[in-house]
Amino acid sequence: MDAIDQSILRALQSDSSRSIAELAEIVGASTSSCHRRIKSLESAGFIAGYSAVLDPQRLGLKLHAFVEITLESQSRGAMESFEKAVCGFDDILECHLTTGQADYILRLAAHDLEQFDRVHRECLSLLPGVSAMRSSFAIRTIKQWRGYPTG
Amino acid sequence: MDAIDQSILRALQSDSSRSIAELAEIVGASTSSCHRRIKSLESAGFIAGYSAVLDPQRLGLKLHAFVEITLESQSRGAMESFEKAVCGFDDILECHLTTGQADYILRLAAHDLEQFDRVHRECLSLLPGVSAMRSSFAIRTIKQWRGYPTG
DNA sequence: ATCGATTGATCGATGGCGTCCATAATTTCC
DNA sequence: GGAAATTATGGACGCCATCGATCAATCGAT
Repeated sequence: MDAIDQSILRALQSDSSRSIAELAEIVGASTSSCHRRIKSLESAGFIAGYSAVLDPQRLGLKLHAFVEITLESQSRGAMESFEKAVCGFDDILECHLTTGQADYILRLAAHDLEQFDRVHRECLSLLPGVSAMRSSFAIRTIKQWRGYPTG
Repeated sequence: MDAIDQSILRALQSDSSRSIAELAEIVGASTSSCHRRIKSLESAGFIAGYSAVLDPQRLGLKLHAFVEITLESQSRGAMESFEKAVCGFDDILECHLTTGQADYILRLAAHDLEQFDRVHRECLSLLPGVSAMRSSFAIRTIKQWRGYPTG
């Protein structure tokens, strides 16, 4: 994991459709060296995979929401059934068990308020064992997630 | 945007390294049709790009944090200088202006508590105009973000 | 029935990917 | 310090996937 590897990771995070030749020029290495480094970064597990980045706006997902959820009970059973239910809903993009006020933080995407209301009724309100729920909508994205810092 | 396009988007979100032939088989279309559809999804803006998915654990980023921030003033100037400062820090992965209790929600990644403390001192505490800050750490990820729902 | 759009098959050309080998650099051991 | 061993590097080449184009067939709507 030297500077060139980090540079490769950074470049691949921002655009993985580049050819190895382009990449090699960017990071300042030969194509074969670059190729080998990529393969070893893959097999070492630094690169988990490759993915297309979709535009949520273009998909009509104009509403992003964060929901903090507190459970009535932190018993193992309550948590497990809550988590299982969460995983079953496609509209819940993300879910983390957290420290702090709430127990869980969810992240949702929806087309509009109307659909969010539907998600709320058909999904959030069906989650078991919830005692409190606090939603925040994203009004504007200041900084978009575009990969992890590489060091 | 029919069922096949949605299927292509889903497949490309989960793994964009597949060949067109593989993809065509998955979605049940011919290679040429699949190729055409991908190109048109790209030029229509549904696909914003392609990216390597890194493993944060493997990069040593074992700590994920959500930070809610309330500003002292919601004046235009205060918000602009806050947002500008946020964009300058690599450790802040994401930042959204939100409705609800707080004004902003940030998302951070760090190697460990020690580094988070450093980020806290050298980054969070330098953000201008902050009146309150509430951090939550992700203890465990229940559901990992792996792309948007397509339909 | 007709027109337009989409499909699937095929082909050719380009260019990227992966492998090879010889060389250079680094480490290891005496 | 020097030689051997191991590893990393860079250039070259063959194979294959991608890409754009073409064309007949099919589907769908008016």
